[in-house]
Amino acid sequence: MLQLNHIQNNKDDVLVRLAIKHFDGTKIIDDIIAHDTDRKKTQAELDNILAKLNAVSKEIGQLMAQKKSEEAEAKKKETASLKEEAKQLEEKKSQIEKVLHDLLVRVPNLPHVSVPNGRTPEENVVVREGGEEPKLTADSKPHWELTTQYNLISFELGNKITGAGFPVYMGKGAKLQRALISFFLDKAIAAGFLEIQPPLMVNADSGYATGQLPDKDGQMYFVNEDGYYLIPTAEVPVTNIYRDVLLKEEELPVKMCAYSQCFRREAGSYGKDVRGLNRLHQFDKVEIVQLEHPDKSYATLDAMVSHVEGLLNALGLKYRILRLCGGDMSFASALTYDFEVYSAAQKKWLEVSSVSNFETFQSNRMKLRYKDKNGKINLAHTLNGSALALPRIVAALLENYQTSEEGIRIPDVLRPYTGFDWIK
RNA sequence: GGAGAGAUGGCUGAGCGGUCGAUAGCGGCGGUCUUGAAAACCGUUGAACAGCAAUGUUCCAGGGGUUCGAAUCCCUUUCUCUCCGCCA
Repeated sequence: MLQLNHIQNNKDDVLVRLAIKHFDGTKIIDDIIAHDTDRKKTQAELDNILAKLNAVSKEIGQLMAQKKSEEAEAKKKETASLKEEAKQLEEKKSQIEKVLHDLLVRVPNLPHVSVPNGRTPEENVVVREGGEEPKLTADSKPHWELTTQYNLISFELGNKITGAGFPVYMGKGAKLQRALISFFLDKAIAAGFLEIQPPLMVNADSGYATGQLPDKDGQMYFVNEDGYYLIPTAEVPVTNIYRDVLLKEEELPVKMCAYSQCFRREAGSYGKDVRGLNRLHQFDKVEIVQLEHPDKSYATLDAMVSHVEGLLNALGLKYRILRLCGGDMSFASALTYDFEVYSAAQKKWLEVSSVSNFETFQSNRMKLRYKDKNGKINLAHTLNGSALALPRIVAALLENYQTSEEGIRIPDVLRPYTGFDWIK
């Protein structure tokens, strides 16, 4: 959520920046400014009335104490009209505030100045590439054939038990999942992130705080009975640990990591890139979350990018890092780097991580603040990134490490976790 | 699921219709003393909105009500604790 003062004082700049995200803010920003001005005016009027009312009440109290009950009764009559006025102003104020909030919550975050202009994924900017493309034999297969051949994953069983997009992992396929999760968590912990095991369902307040609601309503699974949402990412519960928290400056940065299953309805994306592990409704991910001082958040973003890059290097995958253009960025983000790994058998890039700085967008919604050395209270910055999401990593590992005779090789760094060197 | 008790500032905990944004202790910050530290002593110490400021308004779990006036009374929701039941 953007800060009202910032909108009031930088209207033109806000509109220009929103346009980079292809969001036409002309009408809604004017609306917000008008409502905010009205809010202030109403608040001032109400404060005035209440001040009078408080003064009269105090007088009555004093008169009563002096046993001058007749004078007190006379004073009481004075309050009637004031009370009526106050009531009306209060109703007006809460009405304005409700409208204002509903408007504010629909405005996306402003992109950072370095965000490239562009509308489609093709216009994202490649920051750098790394890793080697494997040399596969002519008979190499896509992962959805390998998983069947080696009995690692059954998409059919998932279909039977639940529906499309809920695979069943078996044997070495299941073990590989656990190995990756442990490997990613250990790396995050070694980098100073505190491991968290969060709830997999959150309430609406949490959904609003990190920006999934109301923007992504309909993309999350909803548990009707209790009004809970299945988390689309551990970012939601983990960041919300610090909802309504006032930190001391020296407590920053806060670094947390979490493994969780993630649930996404992916409504509207049927038919495209959904084969095998490419797009699932339930998947595993290790997430890193960081709360940071505003002056340091972009250095921290770079550090988080390096951390993710280190994981891909360790796994020996060919990857590239993209700076997302305005049109491809998420609602809440100010700057996002996407990581893609190259799937040699599918001959395409698969997105495996997204690392973003949200600046104060989330912290403003969730009142996550810190008190600086001068006692002044400021909003902290929030950042998060996948480190990493499993399914497409698994897809790339299976495809890129396949051989024609011996089976699929396990990268060296994972062998202590899997307990086996080959999938045969 | 049933029965009872409770929710107050960073923490503990008083207040139970008016001068209460709230007593006290701990913690935090500043100071005196000290070579330094501890102890002791003194001072200070919640947040939001409006305002250059003075100041005003609001907040004692959330929402509603009674009253000239509510942390205090009533209703309601949520959560916590104790006991019973059920159960991984």
